[in-house]
Amino acid sequence: MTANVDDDAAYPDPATLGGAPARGRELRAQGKRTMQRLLDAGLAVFAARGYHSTRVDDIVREARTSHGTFYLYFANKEDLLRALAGACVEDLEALAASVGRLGPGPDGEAALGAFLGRFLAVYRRYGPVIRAWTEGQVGDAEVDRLGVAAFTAIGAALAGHLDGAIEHPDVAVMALMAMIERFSFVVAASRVPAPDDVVLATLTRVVQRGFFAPEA
Amino acid sequence: MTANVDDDAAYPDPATLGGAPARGRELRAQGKRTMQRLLDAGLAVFAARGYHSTRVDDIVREARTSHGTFYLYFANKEDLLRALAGACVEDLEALAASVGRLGPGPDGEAALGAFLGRFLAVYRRYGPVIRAWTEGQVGDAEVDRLGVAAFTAIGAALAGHLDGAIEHPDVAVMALMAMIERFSFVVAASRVPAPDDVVLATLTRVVQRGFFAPEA
Amino acid sequence: MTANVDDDAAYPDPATLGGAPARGRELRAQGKRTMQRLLDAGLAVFAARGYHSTRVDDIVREARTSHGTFYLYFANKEDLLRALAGACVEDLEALAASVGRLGPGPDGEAALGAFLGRFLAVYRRYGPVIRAWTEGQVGDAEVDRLGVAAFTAIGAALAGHLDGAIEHPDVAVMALMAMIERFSFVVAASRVPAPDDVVLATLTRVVQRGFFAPEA
Amino acid sequence: MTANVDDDAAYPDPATLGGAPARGRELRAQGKRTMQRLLDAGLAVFAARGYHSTRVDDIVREARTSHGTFYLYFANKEDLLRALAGACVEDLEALAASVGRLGPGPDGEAALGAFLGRFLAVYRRYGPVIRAWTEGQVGDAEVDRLGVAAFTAIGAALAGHLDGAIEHPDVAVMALMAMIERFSFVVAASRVPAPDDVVLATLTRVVQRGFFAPEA
DNA sequence: GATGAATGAGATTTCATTCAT
DNA sequence: TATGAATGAAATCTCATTCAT
Repeated sequence: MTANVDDDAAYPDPATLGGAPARGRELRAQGKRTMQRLLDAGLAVFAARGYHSTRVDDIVREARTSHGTFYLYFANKEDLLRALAGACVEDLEALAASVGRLGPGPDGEAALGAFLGRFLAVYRRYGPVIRAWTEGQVGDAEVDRLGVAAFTAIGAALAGHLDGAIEHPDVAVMALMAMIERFSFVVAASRVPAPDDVVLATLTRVVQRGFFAPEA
Repeated sequence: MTANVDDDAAYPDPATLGGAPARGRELRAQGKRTMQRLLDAGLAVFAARGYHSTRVDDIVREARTSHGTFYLYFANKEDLLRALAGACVEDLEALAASVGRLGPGPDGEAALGAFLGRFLAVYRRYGPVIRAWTEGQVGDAEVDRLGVAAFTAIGAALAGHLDGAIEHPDVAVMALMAMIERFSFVVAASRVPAPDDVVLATLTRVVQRGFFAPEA
Repeated sequence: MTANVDDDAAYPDPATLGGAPARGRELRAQGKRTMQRLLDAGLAVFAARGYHSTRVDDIVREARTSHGTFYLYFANKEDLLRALAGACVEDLEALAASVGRLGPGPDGEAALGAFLGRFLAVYRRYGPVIRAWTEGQVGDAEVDRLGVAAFTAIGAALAGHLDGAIEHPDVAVMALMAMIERFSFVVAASRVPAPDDVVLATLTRVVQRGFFAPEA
Repeated sequence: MTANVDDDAAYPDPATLGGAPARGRELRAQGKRTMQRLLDAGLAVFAARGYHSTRVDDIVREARTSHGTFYLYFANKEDLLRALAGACVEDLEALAASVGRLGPGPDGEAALGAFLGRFLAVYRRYGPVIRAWTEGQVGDAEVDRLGVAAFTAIGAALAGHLDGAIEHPDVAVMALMAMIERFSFVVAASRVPAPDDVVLATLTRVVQRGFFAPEA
């Protein structure tokens, strides 16, 4: 199973990922489409304005629907975030499962590069959701739990491969995750003036040196 | 000159750092004290609740004053952030100026450790301001400009010392800044379960390996 | 086409005359009714308390609706005034177009009397709007523009008929407009202790003498 | 006694015209100067922004003094208006007393022109006060009383000379006063694009024709 | 299923007035 | 006599949520 980063990809079954109000109802084709539009719109607007500054009004305008309709599918803005977080977590867990044989040498670096590339792809899709998590200002326990679980899974997948010379792998992994997540944000926001392959190669290089290759 | 990270330290002259309304008036001792209280309260509440979730009401309650008084010194919440950003920039520029002889070897690593320690101290004081910047959701051009300037200064100070083997130092420096900034956030939020010296030593270690020491 | 001065008359299409927020949406029957209520309420309260002293709260109370609803249709009090000004201008332009053959003699005086009567009727409906204009303290360019345009149209319609012996018809017309407007205010405020027909006849008489009839 | 329209002229004795708080105290030289400054500032700001839109803050800024000082001399903004109104009334009553022999013929017209010129001068000085009266939105009984008295005096002075052919001199006088007052406003606001002598001659001409000269 | 309309609680902001120095 | 500081009531405006059609 590979991380789903296809832009057109449908979200998982709304029956599980939809917001609270929708979970209790049967959704027909039209309903599913409307829900999709709202999820997509949420992602788009969160990306543009940030989770906090986004108003329900922005979302429904983007989705070309009405306030009434929004509350037919989600209990509130947080509920929409929760649904998106669920979808994101699926991708992140697939990503964690796909971590290859990291370690010293060209093969290890190649595996690292592949992982980082996939992470960036997920970030490009779900950046605002991840940010809302990591900035920890959402205040919803369920959302937080999802985030912690996903990041713990990835952290664990990486920790096992760290260079043995590093004394505190748990701390080092947190630094590594911090770099990956934050740098992805900067890259996704197009603030790095270099082509994607250069960016990725450079990131791979310094991560390999710092965390996986033995020192001189 | 060293970075000012003393918690009790006075802010620079309110005549330059105060909010718009205060800049037009001369302030007596009492007025300066009140302004201080508001700046301190802003920092404290931004830290606790995040910039976006903070209400002016929270700030004046923390500062034990009234709404009316707040608007005597600042045009609005953003104006207060702007004043804090100005103070933060001063610290960051002092920090940039204080970067020692980074490079391979124990001396270089010691200089790096000292720098990272000072950065963390600044972050502990001005974290919420820095986050508001880097998350780029404030929407105030002046605030953005200040942030970009400060981070560029630090980035430039670091870039000169990077290991020559790194092909794209400008990109690498962005990754480095991303790690430092974001990891400081995690540490300042006490989410890293290890004592400060261990945290700092570990961060220093992996940064030294990744960016300043030659590879095996 | 005659000036619309009927108290129960509907306003023109809200799509063009409504406030900024309403212009962006399609309005159903209920929405149009609410908007009407707000326009009527605005006119009534402006008349009773004056534009400046009117609070949005007064208007929504008069219209039996809520603050939230007000801002659904108008951006603010000024925006409501703008909408009313638009409606008023329509009446004033119709009035300008309806000016008859003014001039010396009984026929001319009759035409003048008819015009003044219609002007007074418009004033009775839109007095507060016209006052807000002429007192020039609103500070909204669009409102000012509307007022100037309307008054210029009427002034031009009158200027063509002035007695040729008057040396500076453009200045004289401004004096005439000043008298008509201001006297209408006094009359509409019921400060003239005489029946309407006497008031109108007297005004017509002195205007006829001063501006349209040849001197002895 | 002639109307006082000198711009630098002192107001009458503050002991009688000052605001409520000042009336109870002895004013020394410095106090009188401060009060002058406040009265002048009030007039200037009322003229620029209108009575209603003026804040006490505007006045004290213009007068280069403080809020505290303002309330040392006046109970509130209305009290300041009242003081100005008192001064204005003195000028208007002098004006009423100075009305010459109006009537048909060149002598009458000359007397009328002189009167109108003096009225315009008073308006130029006290325009905002007069407007506050006539717009009747101040809500202070004392101020209203003063205004009514002054205008009644002038009206009475004019009424006695009206052309006998006018059937309702009381109504006609109100129309005349309306024209004079309102046209003065337009002229004082520099909205009439003609030199002062032309403006005055034109106004005199049409008033003479309409109210004082016999018809053809 | 969908939508426009309405609401009201709460946040922001203004400003006349009082107070302490 | 003068002033900067402080206050709080009231006004403006926003927006998540509910409702009627």
